Amino acid sequence: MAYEQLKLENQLCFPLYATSHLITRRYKPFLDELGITYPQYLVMMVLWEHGGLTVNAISQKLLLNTNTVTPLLKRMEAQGLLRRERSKEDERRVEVSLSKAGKALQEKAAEIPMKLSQGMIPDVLSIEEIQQLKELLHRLTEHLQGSNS
Amino acid sequence: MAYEQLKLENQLCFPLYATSHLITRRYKPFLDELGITYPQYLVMMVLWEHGGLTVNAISQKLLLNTNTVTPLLKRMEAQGLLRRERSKEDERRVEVSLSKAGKALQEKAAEIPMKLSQGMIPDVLSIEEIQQLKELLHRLTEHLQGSNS
DNA sequence: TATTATTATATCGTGAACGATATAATCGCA
DNA sequence: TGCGATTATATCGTTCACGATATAATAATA
Repeated sequence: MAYEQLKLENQLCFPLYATSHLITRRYKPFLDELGITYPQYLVMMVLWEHGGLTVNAISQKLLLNTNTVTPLLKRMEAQGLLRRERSKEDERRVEVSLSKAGKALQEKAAEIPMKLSQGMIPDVLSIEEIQQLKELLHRLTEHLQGSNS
Repeated sequence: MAYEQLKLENQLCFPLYATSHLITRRYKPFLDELGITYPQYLVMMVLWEHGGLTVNAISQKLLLNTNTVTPLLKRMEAQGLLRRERSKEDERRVEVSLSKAGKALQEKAAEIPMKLSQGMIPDVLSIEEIQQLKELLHRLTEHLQGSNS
C-alpha cells in the first residue's frame, strides 16, 4: 500500500483528537458532581481567573467561535452560574460575570486537577515529559492561530 | 489567587482540546473538496487501511462509541461512500465496506497530509519534535484507554 | 450629518459526541 | 433444550462546534 501517510498511526491529528476526547471523558465524573460539562468548565476557569469578560473575550481565550459560546453561556446563565448583561458604554457588547454560586464553585473545582493527575503522573509521563508536551502543544497552537500556511 | 492549577495555561487538557480543534479547522478546506467532514475522514482512513470492518471494530479503532459511529456511517452510506450490510454468520453485526467511490477517494486524499504538514514543519516543530509529540500522545492514549485510575 | 463599513452578538441548520435505553441475536450453562 | 447473560447495533435527547446569515450598535468618512 502506497498510502502510508493516510494511516491513523502515522498522523499527528488523530492522536490529538483521540487524547482530547479521552481526557474529557476522564473529567466527566468529577464535573458531573459540579453539574457542569467540560466546555462549561473551561468557561468557568476563564471567569475565575479574569473576572467579568465580554462574550468575545471569552471565545477568544477558548479559541472558540462566538456562536458556540453564546448558547453555552445562556445555558450557564439558566443554571445560575453567571449573569449576561448588555454593556452601557457599548450596547453591542454583552458582559458576563459570575454569580455567587459561580464563584463558590471554584472551591469544589480546585480539587479536580489534582485528582486527574493522580495515576497519570508519573506512571505514564514524568513531570518533565508533561512539561515538554505542554510546551510542544503551546507552540503548535500559537502557530495554528496565527498563520494561514 | 490560590488556584494556580485552575488556570487554562497550567493545564494539559486545554492545550489538547484547543490544538485538536485548530487542526480540524485546518483540515476543513481540504476535506470540503472531498465532500467529507473530519470524523468521516477518520472513518475513511480506517477503511482504506483495513478494508471491510464491523461497526464495532471501526468505533474501537477511533476510540469512539458506537452511538457516535452508527449515524456517522449512515450519513456516509447516504453519500455513497460505503455499504452497511448485516453479517450472515452473526446477524447482530453490521459489516461496513467501501464502495467504488469510497475507494477512489483515497487517491485525492493522499495529498492532504503533505499539504497540511507544509508550513508546520519545520517552521514550528522539527521532525524530531513532531515525532516526540506523537510518542508522548501515544503513551497518554494507551494509558487513558486502559486504566481507570 | 448621512451613509457606508465595521464590530458584537444572536439565530439557524447540520454534524458530531455521548449517556441512557431499547431490541434483537447469540452464547453459556444448568 | 431452555433461559438468563452477553454482545452488537440502533434510537433518543442534550450539548457542543461551526458555517452562513441576520440584526443592531458604533465607527469612519464623504
